[in-house]
Amino acid sequence: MLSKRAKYAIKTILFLKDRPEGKPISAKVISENENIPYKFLENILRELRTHRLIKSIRGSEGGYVLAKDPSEISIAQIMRIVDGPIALIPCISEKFYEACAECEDEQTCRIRKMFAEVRAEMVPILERPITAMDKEA
Amino acid sequence: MLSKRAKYAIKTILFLKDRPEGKPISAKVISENENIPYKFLENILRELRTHRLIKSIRGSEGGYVLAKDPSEISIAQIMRIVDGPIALIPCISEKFYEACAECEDEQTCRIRKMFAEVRAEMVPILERPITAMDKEA
DNA sequence: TATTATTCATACCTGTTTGATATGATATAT
DNA sequence: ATATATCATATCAAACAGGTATGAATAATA
Repeated sequence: MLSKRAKYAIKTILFLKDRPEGKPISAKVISENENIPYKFLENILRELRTHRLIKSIRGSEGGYVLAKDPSEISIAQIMRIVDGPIALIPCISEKFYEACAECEDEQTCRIRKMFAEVRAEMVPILERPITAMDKEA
Repeated sequence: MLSKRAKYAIKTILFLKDRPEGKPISAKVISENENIPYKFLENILRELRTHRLIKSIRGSEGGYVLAKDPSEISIAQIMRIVDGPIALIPCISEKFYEACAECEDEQTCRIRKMFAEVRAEMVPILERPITAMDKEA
C-alpha cells in the first residue's frame, strides 16, 4: 500500500502542476488546500526538493515550483523518493537493491524469477508521466 | 514491498506444489528446507488453511497439502490472505475497501482515478496462476 | 532596519505493524 | 503410551509510520 507520504507527495505535485509557472506556492497554501498536516508536508517538500522534483524559493513571498516539466514526472519517481523501492522484493530492485537474508543462490531463486517478471511489467505502469495519468475519464 | 509473511507463504505454496500429491508435508520439513522460522511458519500455514489454500492433516505423519490445483493459485490470492489489499490505495480496493480520511469527494478524486487505472493494470499481473509464473527462463 | 513570511534542519514522540517466540492443548499413527 | 504433528492464543522487541516541536536562516517589504 501507498504510504501517506507518497499520497501527499503526489497530491503536492499535482497541485503545483495546476498553478501557473513562476509564481511560487507556499507550504501553507498547499497544506490548507490539500488537507496535509503542515509540518509533515514540510518534510515531504524537502525530500522532493533534494531529489530535484521541485525547486524552493526562500524568504517572504517564497514557496515551491516544479523543477521540471510535469510530462517528465511519474508516480514511480515520486514513490521512489518518499517510499523507496517499487519492486516487491529488494533483490530485484534496481535503485534499492538488497540481498535477501535467507536466500542461498540468487541466480536460481524461483521467487526472485517470478518477481523479476512482475516488476518488469509493473514498472512501466508506474513510470508513465503524470500528465498522461491525470486526466478526465 | 512484499512482507516476509507473503514471501514465506509463496515459498511454502511452491514447495507444496513440487511434492507428490497425497503425502502431507510437515511444517518442520518446510521450515528447514525453506529457511522459515518454525513457529512463524505455523502461523502462516494456519492462515493459508483457514482461507482454503492448503489442507492440513493432524497428528503423527500429518502435515499439509495444497487444497486446490496449483493452476488455480495466484500470487494475488496469497498476498491478499497474508498481507491484505493489493491496491495501492484503500479507496479502490475491491476486497478491502476503505474510505480515505481526508478525501472529500471520492467520485472526483484525481488520485483515486489515477490509482484505479494503476490497479486495473496491476491486478491481472498478480492474478496469473503460479504455474504460469514459476518456470524456467 | 525591524518585521513578517517563509524555507531549512534536526530531533523527537507515539501508536501500529512486523517478524518472531512461548506455552500449552489437541489429535493420530504406531 | 508415546512420539509426532497440528492448533490456538498470547506475548514481545524492533522497526516503521505519521506527525510534532523547536529553532535557525533567508529575503521581501513596511
